[in-house]
Amino acid sequence: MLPAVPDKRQPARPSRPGNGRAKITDVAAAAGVSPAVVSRLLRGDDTLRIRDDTRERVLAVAADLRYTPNEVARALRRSESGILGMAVHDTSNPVYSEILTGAQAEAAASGYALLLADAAELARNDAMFEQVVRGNRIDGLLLQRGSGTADGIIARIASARLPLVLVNDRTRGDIASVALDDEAASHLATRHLIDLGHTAIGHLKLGTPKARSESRVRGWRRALHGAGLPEGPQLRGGHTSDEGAAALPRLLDGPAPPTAVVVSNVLSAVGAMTAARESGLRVPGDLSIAAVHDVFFAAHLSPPLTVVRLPLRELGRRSVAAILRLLDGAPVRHERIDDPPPELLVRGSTAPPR
Amino acid sequence: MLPAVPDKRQPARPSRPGNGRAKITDVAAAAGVSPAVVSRLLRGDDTLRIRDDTRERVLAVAADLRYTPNEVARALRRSESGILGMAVHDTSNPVYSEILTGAQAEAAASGYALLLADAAELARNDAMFEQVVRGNRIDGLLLQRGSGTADGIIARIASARLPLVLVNDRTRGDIASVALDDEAASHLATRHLIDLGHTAIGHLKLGTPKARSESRVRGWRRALHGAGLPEGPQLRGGHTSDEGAAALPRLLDGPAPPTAVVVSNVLSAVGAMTAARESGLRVPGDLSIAAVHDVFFAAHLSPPLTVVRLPLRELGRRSVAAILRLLDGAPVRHERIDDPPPELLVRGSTAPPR
DNA sequence: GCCGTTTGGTAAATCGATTTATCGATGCCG
DNA sequence: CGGCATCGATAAATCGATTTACCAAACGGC
Repeated sequence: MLPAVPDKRQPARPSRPGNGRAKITDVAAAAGVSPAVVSRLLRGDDTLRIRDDTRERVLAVAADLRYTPNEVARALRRSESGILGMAVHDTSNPVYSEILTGAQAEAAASGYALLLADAAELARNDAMFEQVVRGNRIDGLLLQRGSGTADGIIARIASARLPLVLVNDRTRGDIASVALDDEAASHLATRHLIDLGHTAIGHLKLGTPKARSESRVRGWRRALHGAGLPEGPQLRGGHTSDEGAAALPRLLDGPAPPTAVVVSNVLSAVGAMTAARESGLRVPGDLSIAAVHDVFFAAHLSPPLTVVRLPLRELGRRSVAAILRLLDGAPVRHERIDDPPPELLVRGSTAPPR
Repeated sequence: MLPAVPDKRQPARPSRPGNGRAKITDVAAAAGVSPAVVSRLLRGDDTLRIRDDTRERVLAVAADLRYTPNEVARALRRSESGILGMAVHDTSNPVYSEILTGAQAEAAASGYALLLADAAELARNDAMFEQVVRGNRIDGLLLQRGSGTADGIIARIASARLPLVLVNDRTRGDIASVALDDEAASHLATRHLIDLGHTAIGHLKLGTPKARSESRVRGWRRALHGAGLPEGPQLRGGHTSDEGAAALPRLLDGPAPPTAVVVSNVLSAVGAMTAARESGLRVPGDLSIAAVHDVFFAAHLSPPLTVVRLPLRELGRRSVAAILRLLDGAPVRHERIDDPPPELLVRGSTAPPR
């Protein structure tokens, strides 16, 4: 019989030929240097003084062993994970997934990865909040709440001292934000309807009935005032097709029904258009509809939808850029994107009133 | 002058009242126990024997200090990050973002987070590949390549020994996969056109011209053969509206142009529909179009698009479930989702031939 | 030939949690 | 009262990389 084995653990084979993953100590051992040299060389530490032949030898061994640093160990040591959190209100909404696509692209270009979270889930699920926000997994968070998640989440994240950028949301002055020029977009859409000759122009907005300060409401109101027109009815139209469909009839229900509507979100505009048709109105014959945000299918709807295009991908990109600056110690800023300015795309859903 | 300070580091205040984040040693010290107790208690180690008053005290201190474990340290020690990678071909494509939404929901429900990557970028960018696939950041990867990314990436990931699930892609028998019943869907759409009386039915497929084995091609062909009809023309229609628009004219260009087309992807169907109209054909008068995959706006197009709905979110959910099983040591499987079976939604883009 | 500097590295602490082996103090049994 | 369990913990190794402080050897200047 064998004598009692004092140590049941595997005897730790010194080098594994491709079996497990090579560690920095494996590289160091194989190259005959200390791990410090390997780390400092591979990270480009410019205070490292090293002979050329040693350098080549270490690099060759690292390549040979297909050494890739363990990012988790790096993250622990450096207190920096190289991961950014992105909390989105509704990933399946094409408007928001467009933002996500831009953010993903910019993050990848900067060597960061994106950890995806659902904004509502983050607000609701405490275990998830702890893990994502307070678990040191991410270096910063992009929060795109839509208008679907209560304000409290912002304070909770802020109090966890996690660098935070609000995406198209300027709820709090002390938190960095990147936003589109929604007001200009809404103004442009409204102005278009005014130019067509409409005088009774309603608005389907995103937020709650009392949210009078929404930027898109402001743009609409400013255009009306500028033309000396009265404010038409305004109502919540939400973010989705169904919400838009439900809201439109109520908007037209009043004593002086509008002949044109500005809709804050292209998805609810789709619903509104369908609802109009179902209640016997023709678009644009009886009702003109103009929406904020272009999505690829808007041009293929029946009728094609007149929209104002805003640079959604750019919003994603700039949001990532903003949080990276924040991580570099830059001060909190509020950024508005007006480089590709809002662009009116006149299609078939708007026409002069009869 | 002050004497030379031997140590420039902060003297490491033993407990920080809410300043930095509390560590497990802070909790242990404050509760008068060792870190081991805190860890084992909080993780529910059932071999831990602890007095009730000690338990209460530790829990109280942990709550008081708002202790949240550092997930990075946990991940390093346990060699498990609690993060799943999700590589998607095109996040802004609503079909794929629907899968993503389902995956995100299931991951969150299982206590996992999702790390997002672009499939093409992963294949192209070596630094990103190393970091994401070989950096121990993720416990497994869901790969949804669409047909836009070469096969090589699968082998590369597999050889990194990262648990992998292919999403709607059965390219390799030795890699786990979860797929929709695309063939049945395509068959259903084709059958619908046959039932309407069409006898010349073309097909716009996803992949390359030579990809004759695609499941949707098979469904289309099987339906035609079953009805004793000849195979109409088939051509690549891609994943996007533009690709579909470019392909349609060429499909109709032959000697016996089809009176109906099955399109493998709803987005290219939108493009095809627009292209048809632009070349003077009426849909469905002159050309019927049926597509695979439902997206919310299909019903609002002009004309509303006839589609076969497949459970895309469920695909995302089941893919996550599949990789979690793999992590639990379950064997590689190929799963087909046919629980909510493919459903034909007849709308306005299909009609009997003239 | 002595001392200071540069070269080319290394040793060791550290990040924060997990986990296994161990251990002192009681309790219990006969 | 002696010996053995059981209770209620703890010490210390470990995960893999980074980084600071330090150091031996070679070199250079006078």
